[in-house]
Amino acid sequence: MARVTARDVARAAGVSQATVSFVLNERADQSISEGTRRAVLEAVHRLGYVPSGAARSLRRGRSNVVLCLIPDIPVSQAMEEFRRTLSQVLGESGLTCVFLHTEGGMRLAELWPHVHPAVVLSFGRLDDADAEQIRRTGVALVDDVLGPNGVAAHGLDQAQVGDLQVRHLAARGHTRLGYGAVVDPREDAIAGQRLCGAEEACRALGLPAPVVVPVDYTPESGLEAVGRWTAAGVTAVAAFNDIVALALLSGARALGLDVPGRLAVVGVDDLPVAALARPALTSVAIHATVPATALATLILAEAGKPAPAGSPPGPALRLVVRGSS
Amino acid sequence: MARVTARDVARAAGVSQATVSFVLNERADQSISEGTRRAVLEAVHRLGYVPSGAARSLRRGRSNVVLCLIPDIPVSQAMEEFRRTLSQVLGESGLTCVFLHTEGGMRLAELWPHVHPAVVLSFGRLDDADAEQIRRTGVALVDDVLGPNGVAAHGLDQAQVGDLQVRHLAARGHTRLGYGAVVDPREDAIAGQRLCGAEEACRALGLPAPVVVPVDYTPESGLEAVGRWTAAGVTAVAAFNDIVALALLSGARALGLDVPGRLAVVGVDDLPVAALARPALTSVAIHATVPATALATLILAEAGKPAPAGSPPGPALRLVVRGSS
DNA sequence: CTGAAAGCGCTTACAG
DNA sequence: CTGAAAGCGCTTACAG
Repeated sequence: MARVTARDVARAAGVSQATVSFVLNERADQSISEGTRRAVLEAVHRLGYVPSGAARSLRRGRSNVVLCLIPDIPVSQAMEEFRRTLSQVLGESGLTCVFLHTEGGMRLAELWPHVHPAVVLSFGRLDDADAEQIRRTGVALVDDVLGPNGVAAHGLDQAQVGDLQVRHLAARGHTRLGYGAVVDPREDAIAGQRLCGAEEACRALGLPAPVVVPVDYTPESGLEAVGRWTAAGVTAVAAFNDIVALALLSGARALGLDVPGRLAVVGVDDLPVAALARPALTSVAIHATVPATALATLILAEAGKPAPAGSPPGPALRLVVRGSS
Repeated sequence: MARVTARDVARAAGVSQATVSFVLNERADQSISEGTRRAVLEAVHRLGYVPSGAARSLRRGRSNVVLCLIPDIPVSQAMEEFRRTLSQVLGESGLTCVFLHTEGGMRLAELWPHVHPAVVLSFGRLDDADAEQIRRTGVALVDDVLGPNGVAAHGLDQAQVGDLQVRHLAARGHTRLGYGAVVDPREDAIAGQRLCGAEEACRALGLPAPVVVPVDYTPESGLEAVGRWTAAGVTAVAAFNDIVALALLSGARALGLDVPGRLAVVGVDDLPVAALARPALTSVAIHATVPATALATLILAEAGKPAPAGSPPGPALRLVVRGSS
């Protein structure tokens, strides 16, 4: 069966193809009578007409696709929530959010001109050359979404995570703090910011800088880290995330060190397992819908679309206090 | 700056536009001299020419996009690995793998004709009406990728997961088994298959059917489930995934029940936290690259492309035995 | 191999 | 409002 085109709709509605286009694009500069409008929409519905994205993109020189470039970053519930919210908010404004995994030798320069995206959204940091090339063709680019620069605009400063952890521990009376950093280099973009936030908070509170120890997700690593902190007189640790925190709990258990009596621990992400640990893990929960909505609003502005009617987002972070601190 | 087109390349290389197209599409039915071929490729490179996806799609009536429809399923490392592998293998064969989140009122009927995909890949189960409509236009459709039907073709039968768990516990001498099912309805597609595999394995081994108890990710739920199993004489439990398993460990701990002495537990996913639990959790690790590569091969066949040169994938599942069983 | 041309389905000036 | 037409950039018969 042949594809239904605007021509077919025009014929069925007894109008010209131009009128169909005007109605479908809701062009304010054309005066279309209500009757005509309804006839067109009725024909569209009856025939099951869907405009060809390819033809429209070709003609306009630009699609309604938001091309989201995802580097090799670890999965997380927060990131997934971020993507879904972004998809939904942009989708409601007529932009199709498309995710592309960019590792594995994909050449960016060969990709984006092929797609004619309305906006390119890079979760990682783009090559300067790539970024320059994209901008030069007038395609809106939001670079380094997860990085420290675009941060304020997106409603979630990862530094706030570290800040929140440190202030919580300080409020509990701890003065000598540790920071459980992560080894995985794929986390670097976010990890650096969280640590900065923790260090800055210590400074602001007049505490010595936290003793930073890298931890991977093994019991041995947790054990070693806890040993180093106790030797340094550290009584409380902010961990990069819940898994690091759980490795620390494992280490403390192996050393027979009471948590939170001898060592308090606070994680990030509030994973389901946080509540299952012993002691249950205090954690910073991230509501990714907040920065995602903020970012979507920014993108809509870049694309020249009206802002979404979204409800006002609440706070992006929430401290969930449990037994480990 | 205006876009570089095939016309520009033709002029620069001193050939016709048709020749440019022939060279770029490597058409075997045209005899192109090596010199001409090189001249064209050189001009392409020099001008930074990238074919317009929109124009090509419009002309061909079909793009090189594989439209992957993702319903609201929980994140997991395995699923992420699945997506990345799929993207990479298909990408190497010239298909662009694009992921779309389909919850939130997105109307599928309005989407796919817009995109002109080469293949539609639905991770969830499609409406019969939608599926029929897609197939009718001749667009290749792989439906219900995560479901039980397409399974064999994709190299990973989720039932094997349950089977592996049960056989491991039986080999440890357990005869009265429990199954820790999950409450989250978003897991239903996969959960049903794993449970079936466990039940089938029990049958094959001549054991009574496992006592199925639903568990959510809370300590209370784990506690209650363990209580019910001990009352029923169950000595070993296969859990839907590691989080359920950790909830069970938490319940056993609360009841003072020795693991694995009084209750053996085996999870699925081999999350990093599995090794951090106490006792460390036995788990089934899933290598999603295996089914992803199989699926990619299937898609390439549907799209009429040659199979990838990929290395032969190993086994999709591996049992990681730790202290909990 | 070349060159000229059609046509994919749309949007958009343009003359009426 | 309508109708006829151009043109986005490509692929593909077609005649040479």
